[in-house]
Amino acid sequence: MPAFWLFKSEPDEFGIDALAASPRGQAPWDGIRNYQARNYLRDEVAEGDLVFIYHSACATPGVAGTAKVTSSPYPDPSQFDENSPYFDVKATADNPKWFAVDIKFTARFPRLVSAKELRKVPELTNMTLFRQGRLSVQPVSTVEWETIMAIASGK
DNA sequence: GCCAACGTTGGC
DNA sequence: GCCAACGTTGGC
Repeated sequence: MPAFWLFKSEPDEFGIDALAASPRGQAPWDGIRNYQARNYLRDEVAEGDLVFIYHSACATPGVAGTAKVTSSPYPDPSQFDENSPYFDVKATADNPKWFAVDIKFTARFPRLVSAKELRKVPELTNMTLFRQGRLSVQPVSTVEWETIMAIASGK
């Protein structure tokens, strides 16, 4: 039984379109530098899980589409790369601090489902998205997943 | 661009 | 280990 997640990104950096345009629709989800998000990514996200791609810090924040996790968690290579903005001097190969997974594009919603709209839906008022800001990897319940999928498909 | 919320850093 | 200062996120 796959678990459900919501991954936040800024569409100017790496949004649903960039994912869809990646080779085979697949790309690493890296650069996560928040401990709580890291813990989810390292300890709970698993191959086969399903993910909402959420666009933040943009004109209309909201859920843009879906992706599937196609790898187990692995040490984020950018933490070792001095030229990367995600370089972390304290991370070592023996003791990596940050993790990534690969994800594969599955769908772009016919329209972006805005956070404003979702906030009004009774089934979603307790979503982590609305209870805790600044968390770029967060769990989504089965009910929340199905509710958002139904809204995205026009029901 | 503003600014509230909140995570992180660093002096003590 | 406290907590003030600082930096970042993210909606508006």
